[in-house]
Amino acid sequence: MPKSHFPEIRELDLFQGMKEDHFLILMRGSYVQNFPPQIELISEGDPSDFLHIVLSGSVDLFSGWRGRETSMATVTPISTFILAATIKNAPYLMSARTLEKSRIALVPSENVRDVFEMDPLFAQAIVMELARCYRSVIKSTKNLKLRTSLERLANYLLRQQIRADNAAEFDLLIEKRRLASFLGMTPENLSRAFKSLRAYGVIVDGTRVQISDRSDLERFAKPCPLIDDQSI
Amino acid sequence: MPKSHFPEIRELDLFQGMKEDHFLILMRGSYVQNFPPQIELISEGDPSDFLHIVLSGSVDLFSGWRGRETSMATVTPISTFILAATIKNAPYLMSARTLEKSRIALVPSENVRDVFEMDPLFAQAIVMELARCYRSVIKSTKNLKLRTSLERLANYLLRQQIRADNAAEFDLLIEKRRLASFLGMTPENLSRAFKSLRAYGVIVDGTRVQISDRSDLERFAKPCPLIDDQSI
DNA sequence: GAACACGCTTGATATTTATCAGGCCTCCTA
DNA sequence: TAGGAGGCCTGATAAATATCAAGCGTGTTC
Repeated sequence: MPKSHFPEIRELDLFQGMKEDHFLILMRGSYVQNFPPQIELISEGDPSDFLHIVLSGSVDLFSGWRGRETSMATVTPISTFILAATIKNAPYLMSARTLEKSRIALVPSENVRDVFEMDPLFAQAIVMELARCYRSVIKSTKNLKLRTSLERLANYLLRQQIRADNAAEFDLLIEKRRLASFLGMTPENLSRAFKSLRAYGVIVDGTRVQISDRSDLERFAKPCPLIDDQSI
Repeated sequence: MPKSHFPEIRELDLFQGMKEDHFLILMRGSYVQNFPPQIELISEGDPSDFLHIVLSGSVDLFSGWRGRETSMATVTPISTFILAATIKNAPYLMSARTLEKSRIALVPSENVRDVFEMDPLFAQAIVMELARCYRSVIKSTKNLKLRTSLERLANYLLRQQIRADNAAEFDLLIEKRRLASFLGMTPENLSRAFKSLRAYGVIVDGTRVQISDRSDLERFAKPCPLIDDQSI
């Protein structure tokens, strides 16, 4: 497939530095598809046939066990998901569903493994990406084990404020029930947690969040780079 | 340093396939040191000067926040730790301390990054190792978010039984207070959890665990490969 | 516009988990 | 051998979190 069909994919950090003919091998048999919201793209346990790349929209990674379900992460453009399963040729550990209308590129896992073996710069880029993902999950585990649900919410809001260029007011990017699941709590508990944070200047109306005094909230949340900083 | 000083290191999966002269570059400035128990080898936040390799003994990886502390993993021979921080040249996300008398090899992080860029097979091995670590942390997060502490303990015991070649009786390899922290609970709660599992044939005496009927415990624990299987 | 679905909220209650305090036992040391 | 420290256990209590059951509001559909 000619790369002009989805040129944005070439911009991915993962594909920088790799030889053009290797990139073309990678793209062989790849395709882009538009999905409506709430479509399950992959199910945990399935063999990893394709590396997925979110070009637009967003995708929820989630897992289940015995009828319970939990949201693990949200993937936004432009990033890949299930890279580790692809490389290891192992079953997916998480399921994925579109949160909104999304455009997804699908690259045959076999291509990724083939090119990974022939292109050292691609292998290096994969190392960097996997190291980033690994550290991100470690931070998330620390967040879960070291903080109460109220502290997790407070720090989540502080991180979201940074994403929103430190605006005093911003919108939640995911619905509250999913946020609750992501933070490891029930929707009811999240609702009450928002109310508790009013004591630290957090005002919530629908998806709109206003942080009247960041330093006030920080005094409670005690954010810490080794948990909250996305860039290290 | 001649490799004969610690030949076992050459057997690491991570170093298979790499060129001998690259291995020698890696070992330049490396050394092995014996540590008594309870020595803090690295502290979270420190710059990643050395890749650590546990040759004998065992090492606890842990993290803290606001006076709280949690055990993240135990590293046993022969494995590396803090590979991701080394590769990214980023600060450690976890601290490490010896659990017992341990022999640790220290390889300058800079060497690792240098050789990683010149030896494609080394880069590939690092990819495999990071993918394994990433998936292992994902499983651990699923375990934490989807299961109660009692379920986590039950599944932990089932996994330990497999490690002990399915013996009906085996010893806990870490002390209970650390096991509690690893499982995300308090020592008191762990003690009560062991008592609760008596209903499913688990008998504990000191470090000795007896599982009288594995299938009985499995009916409660509902182990699942996508969380509990170490090899996928 | 009425009816409905759905997500969110709230209150009451139950369960899970943590904290605190005390006691037991073992191991180490003076 | 007598303390003493530390890990472990137990009971009582407190805090955190989940569950259950309404109700509210908004947006959609017919």
